[in-house]
Formats: sequence, C-alpha cells, structure tokens
Amino acid sequence: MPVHNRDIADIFNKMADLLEIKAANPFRVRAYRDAARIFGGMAKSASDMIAEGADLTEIPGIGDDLAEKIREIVETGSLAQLTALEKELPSGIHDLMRIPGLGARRVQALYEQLGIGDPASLEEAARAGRVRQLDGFGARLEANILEEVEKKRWSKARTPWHVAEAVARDLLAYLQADDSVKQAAAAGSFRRRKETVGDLDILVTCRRGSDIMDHFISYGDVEKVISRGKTRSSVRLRSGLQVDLRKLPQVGYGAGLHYFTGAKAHNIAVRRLGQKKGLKINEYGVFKGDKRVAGRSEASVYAEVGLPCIAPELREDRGEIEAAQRGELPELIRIEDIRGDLHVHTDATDGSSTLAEMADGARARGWEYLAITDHSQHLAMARGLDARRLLASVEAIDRLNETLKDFRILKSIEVDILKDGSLDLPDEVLKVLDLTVCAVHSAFGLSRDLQTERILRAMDNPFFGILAHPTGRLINEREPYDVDLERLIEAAAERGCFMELNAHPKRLDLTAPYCQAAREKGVKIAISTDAHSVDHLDDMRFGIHQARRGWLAPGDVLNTRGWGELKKLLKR
DNA sequence: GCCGTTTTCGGCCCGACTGTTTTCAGTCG
Repeated sequence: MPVHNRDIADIFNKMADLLEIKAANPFRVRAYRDAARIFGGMAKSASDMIAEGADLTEIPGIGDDLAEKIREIVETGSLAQLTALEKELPSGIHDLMRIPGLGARRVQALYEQLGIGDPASLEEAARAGRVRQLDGFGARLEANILEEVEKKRWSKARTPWHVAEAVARDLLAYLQADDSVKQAAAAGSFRRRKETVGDLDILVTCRRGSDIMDHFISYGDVEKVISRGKTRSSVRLRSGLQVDLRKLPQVGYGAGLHYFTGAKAHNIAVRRLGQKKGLKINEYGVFKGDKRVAGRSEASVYAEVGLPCIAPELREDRGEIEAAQRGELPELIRIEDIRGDLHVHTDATDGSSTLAEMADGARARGWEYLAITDHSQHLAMARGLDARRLLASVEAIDRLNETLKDFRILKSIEVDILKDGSLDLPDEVLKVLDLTVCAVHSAFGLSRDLQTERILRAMDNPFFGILAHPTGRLINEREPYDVDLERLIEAAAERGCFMELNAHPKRLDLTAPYCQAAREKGVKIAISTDAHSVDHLDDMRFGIHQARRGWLAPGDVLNTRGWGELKKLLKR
C-alpha cells in the first residue's frame, strides 16, 4: 500500500494528541501538528520525495527527527513510536479529544482517574455522576460534557461552504438590523473560502452602549448559548453549526479582521515578523510598546511587517508570506475574468434545461461561449449519448449557432474514460467536436497504479481535452479515488491536456494544493460548473473561490480566454 | 521538536471566557 500525505498527517495528529495527553512539551506537540498540517496541504507526495532522494528537512518545520519519522512511515506504513503510545492509551482517546470542552488535561484526568478511554464510557460515567467528582470538574462541566457526548459532537462533519453562506447571510442581516451595529462581517475559514467550515466567526463594530450580545443570543435559530461575554459570545444553531461573535473597537477593526480570518498558522507567521521588528500584533492592533501603530485596516497590519495585503484565500501559511516578501504573489482570478463555461449538461441526458435555455443562461451571465458536454453512452443511468445522438446534438448546435451573434455554443461531450483507459466513443466521432471533457465515472476502486495508468492511457488519445473532476470526490459523501494526481498533472503538461476545477460546491475538485501544482507545471485549468440546469451556472463563483485558494491567476485558467485563443490552446 | 543577521541552547503568538476556584487552569480560536 502506498503511503499518502494524508496518512502521514493522520499519524502526526495522533502523535500530537497522545503526547498532549501525556503532558509532553507543548512545543513538541505543536511541531507534530504543524507537520500534519504541512503534509495535509502539500501536493507533492512524501513517498515520491523520498524515492527521489529529496531532503525533507528543507521543508520549513521539518527537522532531522520528523524527516526520519516520515521515512519510517513511508517505508513501513506506520510509526513505531505511535504504536507504542497506542499500547499505553486506548484508541478511543482521539474521539475524546474532539469533544468540545475536553482538552488534553481533562482527557488525561478522565483516563488516569476513571479509566475512561472512549465516548461511550464517558457517557456512562457522566450519567452516573462520577465525572463531577474529579478535581477541577464540577456538575456544570459534567452536564455540558454529557450533552456533547449524547449529540456525538466528536464525529460532527464540517459544514460545506455554500451551506454556511446561507447561514451567514441571514445572521449578518439580523445583526445589521440592530441600530447599534456599524459593521458586520464573517471572518475565519468562511472568509478564506475554505471548502468546508468548522464554525462561523462573525465580527461587529458597534456604537457606544450597544447590547449586541443580547441581540445575538436572542437570534431565533440559536439552540444553545455556549458562552456570553462583553466582547465575545458563542452559540450553537439548531443546524449544529457553532457561531462566534466578536465585538471589536473601530480603531482596531482591520487587526481584528486579520486576526479572526486566520489561518492560525498564517497569523503566527505574521506575528513572528512583527516580533522581529519589536511589534506586538494582536486582535486589537499593532503595538510598539503601549502605542498603537496600526490596525484600522488589514493592509495597515501587513504594511507594518513589510508585506502587501495578502488575499484571505491565500492565508494558510503555504508559502504566501515568502511569496509576498519576494513580490511574487499572483494577481488572483476574479469572477469577471471568466468568459465561458466548458462543462454543462442539458435535458438530452441528465440535465433539466434545454440547449437553448442553457445558452441563454450563459449569455445572461455575460459569457461568450458555452460547451455542451452531455454524458456518453457508457453512463446509461444518465441516458448517455451514443454516436448517433451525439451527432444529432452537434447538428442542433450548428443550427442554433447560426442564429446567435457574439456568442458560440461549443460542441463537446463529457466522455467516459472506460476501465481500460479507452474513451467511450470512437475517434471519428470525437474529432468533429470543438473539445472533449473526459471523466471517470466507474471502477472507482482500482488501485492507485491501475487508476493512474487508466487515465494516463486515456490522455494518450489525441482527442483527450480536459480531465473532468480529477479525483471524483464528493465533499462529506465520497472519498476521492486513489490516483497519482501529480503524475497526471505532469502527463497533462507533456501532452498538452488540461485539468478541470469542477465548481460544483460538493465537488470543488481539484483541491487548492493541486491547483497550485498545476499552475507551477504550466497546466492550464478549466473552471467549469458541471451545471445540470440554468441556475447551476451560478456555481461558477464557488470554482473561483477554490481557484483563488489555489493561487490561480487569469492566465492560468483556460476559460478566461476568448474563443479564438481558446481554440488554439485546445489544439494538440 | 524546530530553529538561528542575538545560531547549537533557549526560546517558541496572544487573549477571552467558563467553571471551579478564591487567583487560575483549561479550552478555544
């Protein structure tokens, strides 16, 4: 079994959990968590790096010790030190650590004094009133813990961004309806446009004498008030989503916005730069001694540490600070840069809008072209097109195009990549199309090598255009199939193929690190909606969010080009 | 466990709120 970066991240996170419970040096714990974060967000596979003889200690945050542990994990699939720790502590302890209100110290106490090592036995002990007897615990804490355990909070999935958006929109409108509120905005991972969010962080500035916290906890959707203070309150909504509200002074609003947008690792890196310049940076401003020197705007915070303002989508400590210092931050793509959509369906297969409706929808969005990419015959479930029906669709497009001015419907198909790597329709048919979008819809369970070979073989076909939703994942629903994406990106670069960033909010496939990798290899990316109805053309904005997280500039994206230029690029 | 224009040891980002305490540890972000 090949070892993936996410396996390494899992092992290091578990190490951090167990070391924390054993009261290890907190900075040592942090080193493991940092390493987990680094590998979790890296496109380049550690296995490959080791196979190529690369020096892992060149990665910031990885020293001799962790490099050696990574080598051990890659070679053996496990880490002896973790295995040993897991013999001392039960595996359910990781779940305990994820229960809100429980951290390392309390989990340690529960285990050492009551022998509790998993949520089920914690529930039992809390019911029996044994938890409250521990030092530092009480009846309130016990009741809170019991409630969290009963609701299985440790296994709560993160909320997809587009779901959080609806919650944030309603809540912001509710807060702004209060006369005392001057500004209200959502920060956190929501503002960074992460695919999923763990909670919502809302910031407000208010006039004097505001009772905004009362207003906030009175919101109709609030199920439980977790905490309530003068400047910070937390609630859980009926949907299960936690919302934190922070009240900020106007003069430090930019510093607060920066602080609560994160990511944590990015903030730490920025504060370190501040430290070197003798500055203290917190959520209220940038301070030299007791004197506030900046903080009204985010840009003013960055300026104090000698950086240009970094876009929220880039703030993950994944090289953006170094790039900013070198003046090499990309000019990120915006929705206005998009000139067409290269992947949509119609009612000829599993879509619900007609060809003409989809074309009208695209024109209404200011686009210049739209590729019709209905499914191919292998996808019988979606009434996929055979050669005869595809050619009929091509004729219909030709006829419609004759009636359209300043807009072009592109003849295309989402053709299945069959298990053996062949495409689902013969070359004679594919060659009449303007482009092809090629996709895996079957045999998701192939081994990494076979899946990679399958797609590489498909890319050898001269009519292979864009690799659609390259990993097949559905957020919170289906894991990506196992494939060597890095190799696919290299192959796409060699063969003149393209990768899709599927904008569907459940897909967002490619992920940001692979967008970054494709950009570095010069592989152009199509940001496509995969719309199955006119309304879904608006999903383009989700694709733009992900593209920005992946450092993409307009020049990295296929469908920022006019048809004339696009046509040339598509020629292999 | 990492790191270094104070470099191989001694630092490591910063503050709010809760609950259990009686001055603060633990958790969270």
